[in-house]
Amino acid sequence: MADTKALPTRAQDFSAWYNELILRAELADYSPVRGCMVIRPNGYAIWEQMQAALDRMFKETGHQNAYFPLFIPQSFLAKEAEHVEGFAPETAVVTHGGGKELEEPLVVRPTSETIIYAMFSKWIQSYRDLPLLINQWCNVVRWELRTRLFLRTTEFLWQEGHTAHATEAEAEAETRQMLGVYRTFMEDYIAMPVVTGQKTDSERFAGALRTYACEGLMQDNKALQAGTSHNLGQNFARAFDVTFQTAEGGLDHVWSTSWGVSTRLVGGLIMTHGDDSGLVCPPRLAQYQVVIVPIYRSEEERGAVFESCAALRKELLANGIRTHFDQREGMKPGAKYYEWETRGVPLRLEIGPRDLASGSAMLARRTGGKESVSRTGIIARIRSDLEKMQSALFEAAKARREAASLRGPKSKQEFIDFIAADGGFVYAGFCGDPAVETEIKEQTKATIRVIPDAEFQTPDRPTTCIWTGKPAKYEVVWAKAY
RNA sequence: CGGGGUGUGGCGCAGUCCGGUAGCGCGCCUGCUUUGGGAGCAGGAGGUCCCGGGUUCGAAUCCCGGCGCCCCGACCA
Repeated sequence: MADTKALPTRAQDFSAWYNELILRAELADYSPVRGCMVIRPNGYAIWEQMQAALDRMFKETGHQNAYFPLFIPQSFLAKEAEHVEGFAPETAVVTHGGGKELEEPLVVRPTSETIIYAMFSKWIQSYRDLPLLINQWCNVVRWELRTRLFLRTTEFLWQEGHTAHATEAEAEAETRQMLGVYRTFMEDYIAMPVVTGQKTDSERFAGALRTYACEGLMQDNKALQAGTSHNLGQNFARAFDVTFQTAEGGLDHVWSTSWGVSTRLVGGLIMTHGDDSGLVCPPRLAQYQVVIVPIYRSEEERGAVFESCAALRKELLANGIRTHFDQREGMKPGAKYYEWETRGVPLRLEIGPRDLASGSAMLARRTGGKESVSRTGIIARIRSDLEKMQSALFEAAKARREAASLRGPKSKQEFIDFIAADGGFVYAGFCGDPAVETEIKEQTKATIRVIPDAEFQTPDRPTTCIWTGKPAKYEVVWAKAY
């Protein structure tokens, strides 16, 4: 553990707080390779929990997992014009293999559309082969100029779904469905409220018809794009010649989609719930939901306490509660409390001689509060506390986001002032002119996060553009973003 | 790529101005005493001072040239 005892506070320096928290909680570490990170067991465990939940949701919606190669022939990337323009500058390219220069350089995948559609063109012949619903869990590489642990690393882990459909309507429905799956996951598991909606052209995925996204608001009031879902239209199908015979006997290009979330979500979890003591992990994604800390003086006490703790751990595990019994000796209970708090464990049970005598345990919540609870019925109590904490974290995050949202600024100046004062989301009318979008970004550093979906729109829709005063094409959400 | 900072035991740093052969805190190991909110004492292990040149009797320290990393911006999940 680090020598200094207190973490920098969020108010002092959010960025330093974030980096230091990750190192102290041993979620990740800097690697010998610039821009890359090592995900340590405590951080990887969170990712594994995320994967398990998402994977189940993907399968419930009919998708199958597959795996495509890390290397993509460089020429593949060039087949879709917008795509190559968007990704070529940030690819890593392998030029040598086995000591010889390769005839054609291989790109380390920044995303797998190209190689996947090359394969889809072989697999799809008929409308009977559709829809084709594929997902893969893998790593990708994007040569980013500036990196941050979990939020933007040169190599990152993610899942990318790729589907092919017979009609435009089906592709659009799939794109929307997966955006919804992401939203459900972010709300129900990460306890991170998000605003969903469509991206403007400037933030649309390279090669997509339309891009939809989930946008979270972090504690420093900066937005985090947490997941995207793209309707690719027939763009990639045309580039890779993915055609199928229709029921009527004609030939058509498939309509496809792609969607992804990454290890960035771990960063979103940290910045949504972490406090000045360290990580606060939502119970449903915690590696350990409960940690048991034994307290004793003599050898006799130690024996009895350990026996009791071990039995309790077994009981909790048997009831599906992820539990760790901290058996380390020579470390005082207080030191263990601080450590598990830094790591974000939701509940802590302290068991000592007094508790054995009274048939109880001290139950401490990561979000505050500590009391003695009877061993009888402790399972139900813990289950209930975990559920309450899960929903309380979501409600608190949602309240924080709403408090940091400004709907319908009365003037351009109010908009500017709000963003400059570290405001959060601003809902305002926009004329739709890309040049205005660019100008606002240059002057305020805020960007359009999304054109919000109906449920997020302001009931009293703005009619004029906040910047130009011209008629508003639609309401958009502005914020500074990661 | 621009601006700023920084490279010295595992980690955090002092020492650099003014050259004399490396020190502090934490961590680690051993032992004893401890254990209900970050334990104490005693003993101990561990360093090519980022790299390469140069000056000098002598360089962590001065000179020249590289490199790494972090932070802030432009690009992005």
